[in-house]
Amino acid sequence: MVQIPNPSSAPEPSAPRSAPTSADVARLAGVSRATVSYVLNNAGAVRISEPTRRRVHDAARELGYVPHAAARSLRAGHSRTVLMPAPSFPAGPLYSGFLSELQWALGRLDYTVVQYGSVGLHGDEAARAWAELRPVAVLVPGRGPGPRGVEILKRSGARAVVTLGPEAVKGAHALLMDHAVVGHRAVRHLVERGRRRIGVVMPAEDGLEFFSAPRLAGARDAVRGTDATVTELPLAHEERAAARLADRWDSLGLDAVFAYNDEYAMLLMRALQDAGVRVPGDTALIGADDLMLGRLLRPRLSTVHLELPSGRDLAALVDRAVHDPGAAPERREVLGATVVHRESS
Amino acid sequence: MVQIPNPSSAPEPSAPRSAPTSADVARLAGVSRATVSYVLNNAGAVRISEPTRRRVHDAARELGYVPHAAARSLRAGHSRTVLMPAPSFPAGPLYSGFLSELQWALGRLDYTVVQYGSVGLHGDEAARAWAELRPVAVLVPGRGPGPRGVEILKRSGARAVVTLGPEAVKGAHALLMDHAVVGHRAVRHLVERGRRRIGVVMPAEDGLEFFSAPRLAGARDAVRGTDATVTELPLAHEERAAARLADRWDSLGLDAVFAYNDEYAMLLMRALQDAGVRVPGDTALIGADDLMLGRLLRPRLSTVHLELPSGRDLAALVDRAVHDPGAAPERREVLGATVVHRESS
DNA sequence: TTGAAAGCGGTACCAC
DNA sequence: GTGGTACCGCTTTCAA
Repeated sequence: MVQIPNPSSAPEPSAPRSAPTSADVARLAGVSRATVSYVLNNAGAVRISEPTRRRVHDAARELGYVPHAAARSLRAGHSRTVLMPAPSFPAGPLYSGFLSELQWALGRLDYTVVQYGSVGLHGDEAARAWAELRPVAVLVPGRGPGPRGVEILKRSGARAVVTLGPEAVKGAHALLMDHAVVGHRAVRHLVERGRRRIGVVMPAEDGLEFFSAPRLAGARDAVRGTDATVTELPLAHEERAAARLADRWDSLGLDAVFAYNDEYAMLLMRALQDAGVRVPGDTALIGADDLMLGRLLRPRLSTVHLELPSGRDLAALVDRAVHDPGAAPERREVLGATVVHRESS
Repeated sequence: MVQIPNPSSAPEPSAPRSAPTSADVARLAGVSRATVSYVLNNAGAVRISEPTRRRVHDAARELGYVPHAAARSLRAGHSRTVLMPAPSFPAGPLYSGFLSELQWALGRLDYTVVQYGSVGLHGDEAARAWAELRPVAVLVPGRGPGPRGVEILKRSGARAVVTLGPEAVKGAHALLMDHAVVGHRAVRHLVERGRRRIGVVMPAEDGLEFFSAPRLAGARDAVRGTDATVTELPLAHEERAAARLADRWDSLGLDAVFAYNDEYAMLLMRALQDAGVRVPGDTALIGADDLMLGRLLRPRLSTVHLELPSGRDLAALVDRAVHDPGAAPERREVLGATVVHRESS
C-alpha cells in the first residue's frame, strides 16, 4: 500500500510559520481559550475536570506551546523582571560572583533577572530604554541614572530602583559603595607604617575612572593632616608602560605605592623588581581587591580586601521594596574594606 | 490664607499610580492615539502637520511617556531582542571582552542584547523560559540546548539559534569552540620539547568541567602514538591544595604540566618553587588563556593563546541568520589556539 | 491630515 | 465545569 504524504500529518519538516497560541491549543483540545488558561496556570479558583486537563496538556505538548511573556505581562499590568544594565566596566571575579549570587537569590524569590546591554546610551535616554521593558525593579551598578531617570522609571511602573554606586540618587534606594574607602584604607596603612611619599596608580584604561577617581580621592583624604604626600601615577595595563614607569622611579622619590588594584600592583611589582627597586625595602606596595594572585607573588602582596553586599541581602531588599514601593528609600553603606597586610608593605 | 492641598494641582509628590499610555498623550494633545503613534514613530508614510507634531511631543514629554515594549512587540509580531543565557561558568576577561564587543556590534545593527539569568533551569525547561520572551535570536554559550530545545525556540519565533560550544546542535548555527584544541596544543608543545610524563591539572571547582574535560581530552589525544603519558591532577584553586600537590610531587614522577589555565598555572608554579621543584628545569609548566599575569611571573609562563570569534563577526552572522532563517545552519570552528612559548616550558 | 477600529496573545470576570 | 468576552497598550489599515 502506497503511503501518500499527508501535509497535516507531517508538520515537522517545514516549520510552522508562526508560534502556536493558546487559541491553537484550545482548538486542538476542543475547549475554549479560557479553559486553556485555567489549566495551564493551575488556577485554584476554578475546577477543571481531569479529562479536560489532560486534553489541554496533551494539545499544548503536541503543539510545543509556549506562552507569550509580553502578552501575559501586558494583560497582567506587571512583570517580575528585574532589570540590570550590563556594567560598563570590565567585570572582575568580584562582580561576577556577586552577580551570580544575586541572580540565584532573586530567582528563588521568583524574579527573573535580565541584564540589558545598554551600549552607548546615557542618562535619561538609558533610563527610558530600560523603562520600555516595564521591569518591576531596576538595579543599577556603577554610575546610576539621575533623579529624572529614576522618576522616569518609577512613572513607568518600576516599583524599586536601586543604585549600587558612590552616591545616592533621589527617589532610589542606594547601596553606597564609595571606593574612596579603599584608597583611604590602603594609604592610611602605608602612612602608619612610616611611609611618606606615596604614589597612587591610576589606570589609563577607559571605564575605570569610575573606580580609580574615588580611590584616589580616598588616598588624598588619608594623608590630610599628615606630612605625607600623594602623587598620581598614570599607568596602562601593559608591561612596557610599567617598565617605563619603573625606569624613572628614582626620580620620583616615592617610598610607597597604592596600585589601584592587585593586577596593576603585580604589573608594577615585577617592573620595579626588574629595575632593581626592592619591595618593600625601597618602596612599599599595596594593591586592592584581594585577588588570589596577590597571595602568590614574592613578596606576597598586601592588599585591601573588599566586602560586597551579599546577593541574598540585596535580593531581600529588592523584594521588600517591591512589596512596599512607598517606603522611604534605604540608604546604606555596604562596601567593607580592610587591609590585608602581607609582605609587600 | 490656609493652603488647601489640591490633589490635581500637585501631581509631582505622589507618583501617579500607573504609567501614562499613548492614550493619555493623545488626550493631553487633543488628538487621536493613531496620530500619537505616527508622530512618535516618525512614520514616513503619513504626513502630520508641524503644530500637531509639536503638541504631541510636548504632551509626551510632560507626561514622561515611555512606550510599552511588550505591547509594541505584541502588536508587531516580533522584537529585536537577542537573548543570551547568562553563562554558568565564571566569566573571565576573555569572555567579558567578547561579550561587550558583541553587545556593541549587535547594538549597531539595532538589536537589543539581553542576558537572561537562567538559574537552575535545565534543558528544554530553560529553552521554554527563553522562548517566552520571543527573542528574534538566541545565542547560547557553553552547553547549549538539545535539538528539542532548538525546535522549541524556533517554533516560538526565534529566527536564529546560535550555539557557542563544543558541539553542533541540529537546527542551530554552531560556532564550534572545542577546547580540546587547547589541551592538544599545550601537550604537543611539551612533548615536542622532550617531556614525557605529563600532568594535566583539573580544577576541582564546579562549573569548569565544561572546559576542563575537553582540554584533558585534547591532552590525551596529543600523546597518542607517542611514548608520553598523561596524568590527571585534581586541584582546587587555593594555596593549601597546591602545596599538598607540590609536596607529593617527586612521587608523581612528572616532568611537565599543563595547568588548565594561567591562574592554576600560577598557583602551581608558586607551590612547586616553594617545594624546591625547579621550573622548567625539573618540571616544565604551561598554562592557557594568555592572561597578563603569566607574563609577569618568574619564569615567564608559557601559555596557549586563545582566539575567540570577533563580536562583529558573530553579530553579522546573527543578522544574516535573522534575515534568512531558512538558510542551512552554519557550522564553523572558531577557536584559535596557539602556543606562546615563554620561559616556563 | 486625522480618526475609528481591528487585533496581537493572554487572563479573569461573569454567565450559563 | 466551561465558554463568552472585555480588556492590557500599541500599530496600522481604511475612511473620512
